Amino acid sequence: MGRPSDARERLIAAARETIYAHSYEAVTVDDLCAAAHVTKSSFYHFFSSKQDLVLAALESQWRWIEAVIFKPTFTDDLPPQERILGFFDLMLERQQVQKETEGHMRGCPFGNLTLEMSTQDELLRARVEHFFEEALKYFERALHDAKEEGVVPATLDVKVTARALLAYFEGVILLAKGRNDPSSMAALRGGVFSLMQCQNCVEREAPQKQVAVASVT
Amino acid sequence: MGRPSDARERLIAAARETIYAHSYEAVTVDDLCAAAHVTKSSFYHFFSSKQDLVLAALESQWRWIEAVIFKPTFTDDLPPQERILGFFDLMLERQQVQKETEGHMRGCPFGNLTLEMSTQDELLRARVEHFFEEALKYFERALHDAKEEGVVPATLDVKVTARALLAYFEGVILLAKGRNDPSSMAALRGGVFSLMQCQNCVEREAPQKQVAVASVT
DNA sequence: GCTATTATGTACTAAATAGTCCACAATCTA
DNA sequence: TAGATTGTGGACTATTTAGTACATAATAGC
Repeated sequence: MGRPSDARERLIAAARETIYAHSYEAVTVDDLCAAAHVTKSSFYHFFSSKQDLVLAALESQWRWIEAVIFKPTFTDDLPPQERILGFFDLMLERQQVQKETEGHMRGCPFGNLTLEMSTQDELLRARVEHFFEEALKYFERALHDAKEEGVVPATLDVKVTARALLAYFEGVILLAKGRNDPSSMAALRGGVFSLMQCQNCVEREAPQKQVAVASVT
Repeated sequence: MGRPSDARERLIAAARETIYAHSYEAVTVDDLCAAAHVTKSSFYHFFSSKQDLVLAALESQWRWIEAVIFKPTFTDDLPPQERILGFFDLMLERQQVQKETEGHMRGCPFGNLTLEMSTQDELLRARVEHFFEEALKYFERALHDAKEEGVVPATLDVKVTARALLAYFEGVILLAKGRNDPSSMAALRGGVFSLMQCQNCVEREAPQKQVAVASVT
């Protein structure tokens, strides 16, 4: 079936990396081609426009985040409240690595794109919205379990609280990015318990992992 | 002192409006000139670059928001928890008006700029950060009063909780913008009480004001 | 090895963009 | 009303940008 190529995958990887590091509008087609070591003709061979590429990159980004963040964090092995807190801590940790390696914390790729593009591109908006809905499912499941185990009030509205938690995460990351200071997120961990109305949850210490600076995107 | 002009003010107004409606990178110098009915020579007469203009526009934006949102909302006339809830409701109301008049809710101008530009422009980042700090003062004062009045626990950390609340607002608006659905914010009002750990606060109904569609920016 | 299929290099266009230049217009102050 | 001061119109440049055209290169399957 003709000449093989991984240019498509390289372009997707370049889009994820470059747009996450800068922004949608700041990155040009030429930038993406350069980052992927691909010529314009190859770009337009695989994608019809920047939007087209970014839609594919979003799918890729979500699959990656789901595999690396959500699946490991929201595991049935842990008590539900620990899953949610673990998510918070993992986000914080990744932002710290970014700050150390790049000089800037980049925040949440979906949050970034949402605020920049929701009013500009209906397709992108709808696509990102879809991944937020996917993320919510993980929170909803954890809250459902928490309810069954009695660690949160039986009256708690799972769907609403899941959204509240996701909103809180996005907001915490937003403020931290505005300071370029991921460590300022740590003080806000407790808000997770408050939003869950989890009275008995112990305010566990954040894990002080030795961060491996080299090996993370 | 020479020829008078309001081109400077028109440019600032145009920058506020246009960049809020779209994004920093999506708006060109030509766009700003056109929106302000000003030629390029006038633009560069008053400002050295787009960044320069936007820095001035940010000051203007904050002064306006402080006068129109914060000062009226965080008034000593109201119980402290009502001030914070009033802020939430006013934000929601303004987003609804935007949606009805423009077709899109625009979110928070500072939040938008933070996520788009914090990694790209250190001056802008620092400036927006400063206005977030200003906003925090209003929350801190309300929480301080709430503590004195005993509506929140005496152990509550005022500074941390103020940040948590601001983060929550930003996150709620972010998710709503991602749905282009301001009314979806309403269900998340209760999170404000949770974050304040305000046990006795009544879950008051959101005010159903008849929104005057015409007269709001 | 031949051929259909798929990918890439080079060169190109048209439009958009930031920013400059300078003559001149409008107004203030004396 | 003269002259200094300040703002504006409009044309201009150099660069960047998205997107196209087409010949040619590389491979798969036969």
